[in-house]
Amino acid sequence: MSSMKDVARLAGVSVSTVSRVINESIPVDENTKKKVLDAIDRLNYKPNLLAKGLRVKSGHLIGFIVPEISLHPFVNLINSMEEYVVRRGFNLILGNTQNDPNVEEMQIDHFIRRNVDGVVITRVSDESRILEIIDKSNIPFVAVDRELEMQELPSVVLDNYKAGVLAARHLRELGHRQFACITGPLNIKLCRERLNGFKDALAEDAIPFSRERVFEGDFKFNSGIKGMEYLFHQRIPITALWAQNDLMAVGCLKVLQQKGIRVPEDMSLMGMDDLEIARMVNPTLTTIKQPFKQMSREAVDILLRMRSGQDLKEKKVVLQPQLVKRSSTAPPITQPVYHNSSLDA
Amino acid sequence: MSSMKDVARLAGVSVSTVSRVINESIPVDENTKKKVLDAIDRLNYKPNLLAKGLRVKSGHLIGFIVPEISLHPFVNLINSMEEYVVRRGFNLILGNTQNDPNVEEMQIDHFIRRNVDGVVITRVSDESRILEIIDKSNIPFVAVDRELEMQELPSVVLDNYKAGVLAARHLRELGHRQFACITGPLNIKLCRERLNGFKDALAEDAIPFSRERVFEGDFKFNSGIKGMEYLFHQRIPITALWAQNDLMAVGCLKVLQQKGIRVPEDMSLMGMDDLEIARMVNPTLTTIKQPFKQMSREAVDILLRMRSGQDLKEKKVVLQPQLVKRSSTAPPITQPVYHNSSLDA
DNA sequence: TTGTAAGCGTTATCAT
DNA sequence: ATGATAACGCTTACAA
Repeated sequence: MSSMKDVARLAGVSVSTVSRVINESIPVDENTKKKVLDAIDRLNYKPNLLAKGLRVKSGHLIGFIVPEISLHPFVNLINSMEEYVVRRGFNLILGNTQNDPNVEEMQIDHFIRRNVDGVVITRVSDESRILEIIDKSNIPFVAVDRELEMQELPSVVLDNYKAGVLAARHLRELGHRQFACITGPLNIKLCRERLNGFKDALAEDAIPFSRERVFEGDFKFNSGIKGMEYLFHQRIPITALWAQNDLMAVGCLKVLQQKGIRVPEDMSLMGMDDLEIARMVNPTLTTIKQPFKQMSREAVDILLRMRSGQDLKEKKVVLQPQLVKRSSTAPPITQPVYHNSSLDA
Repeated sequence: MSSMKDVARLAGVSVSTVSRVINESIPVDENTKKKVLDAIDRLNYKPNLLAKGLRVKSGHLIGFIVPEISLHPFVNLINSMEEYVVRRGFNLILGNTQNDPNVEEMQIDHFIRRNVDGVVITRVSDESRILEIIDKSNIPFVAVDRELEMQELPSVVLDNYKAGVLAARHLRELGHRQFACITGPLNIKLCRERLNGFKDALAEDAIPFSRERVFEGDFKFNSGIKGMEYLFHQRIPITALWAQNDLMAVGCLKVLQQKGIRVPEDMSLMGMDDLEIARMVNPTLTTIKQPFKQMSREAVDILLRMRSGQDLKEKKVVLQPQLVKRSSTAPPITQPVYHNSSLDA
């Protein structure tokens, strides 16, 4: 790898001149400029990013902290985040915490030591500790997907309450009166909000919705299965079910199909996220779409705006969910599904 | 952020001493060591990785070039790659090429300028050009998943021929005699190898397998659908079908279910990869598992070994696929499924 | 065992 | 408009 020194020598100028033509920081005589450009070309010179980063205290790097990589919706976020980050001339560096606070701290540490220009973080485990770290480092942080409960860290989140409302209304308008909901972990605020939106929208229509109609899952496929089985055991009449993400909805679907309960004829089913899988299953899944691309764009924008010292218009940007109608929901045409005796066995 | 200088000052020693206790490069007096450690602790000092990387010409970074992020199997590879890379004390930097040779080149360039310690690359688009880049940079490269056709670049790949054999044998042993296969893009070597393995294993048993029993897909869900519809139109009797990845298999499944063809009773269906989705669909998918974790481990190992100047035992490590039996395959119990007239409409 | 100083490849300040 | 030079934060001969 050739360095600026090599270029300077070949062009017969000083390194500062080379630096100037590269960064266009200060006007340079057209003639010498040409010589330099020529030398750069011939040597196929590319500025070293570590040296530059060291000097200007910017690694031209955006860090992204995720609790898991291959899990949805993080894959989607990583994907769009990368796209948008490089479009802005940076690189994305990934930090998987595996839901371990210590790993999380370590990853953030690594980022800082690389002079990252900002980090977008999703799912902070031990809030206070992380916030402390964030505070003493003076690099920009933005929370995405899950906002912090305690603090006014800049964040971009979905209107999760609205998501619940959309789900409930859609089902209600179809004519359903007997609902259930499988949630994510209820210690996560966004899950409670989704549930609240769901409940409130039912209440608008004076539809009763009791505690035993809620199953607390963990956003994974298996808890869709667990939740569905729980609901059967409760012997609660249900014609419409909302799972707070697509993965769990697919879990429900599987149980329903195994029991020979038809979707949507016997039971309407909704998910949330609009993952690719929602279009792959049979029937295709009605769901609530999250605007992942837009979330990434906003997050990166906020970071870069903070970095350049600009004030943020809003510390918290909240994006709107969107109903996507597919074939897993329909008006109720049969009696509600009660307990299926095969389960007692 | 405090620097080594701060630590040195606080501990009353020189920076070199600090460096020594940190890197344990040269023995340091127990007493001064303690003082240094103390100062480090009090200042919460962490070495800057850019400075270090600049000096020792190692960014403590492994680059990973992928053609797409959220697509399988790259998600899986990214996941395990990240895990293994940080375990070895490095960070993973991601480069998404979006299947664009220019972007690919640009990403590699960025990596090099960051003094990456190595890059693992999957799916090289314009071979000759990339190889040139690799050649003149003297950083280690390893190809994963897809090997290069022309060159002896170190690579870790699956025994794809074997995968085809495993699929065919499993189906054959179940008693099937009438097969079809939906492949990935046949300009990709690995797809041809899978197909060859499949064919050869059928030939062992003198089972005829003609050209029209093959549909060339593109590894995406939709081409599973396309492939299945193609096969129906061909009016070829089939009782067993192998799709060269799970995504396409799920596409097939969807068409089959829509047509009321039962899996596995009327048709046995196999995929490949063993993605999570294989366990999520109904029936669960029999598939050929790829050892993603092991691939990542091997790739990173090779990189690190090359970096430290060690010779590689083999330039090419090939890993074994594994049959995973689930519920989408069974002995043929009915007449082969012919053309379904609903399709002509 | 410890310190001094040069150097990694940049950018930025100050002269010229 | 251009060139020396110091500095970014670290490692590593070389001296002491």
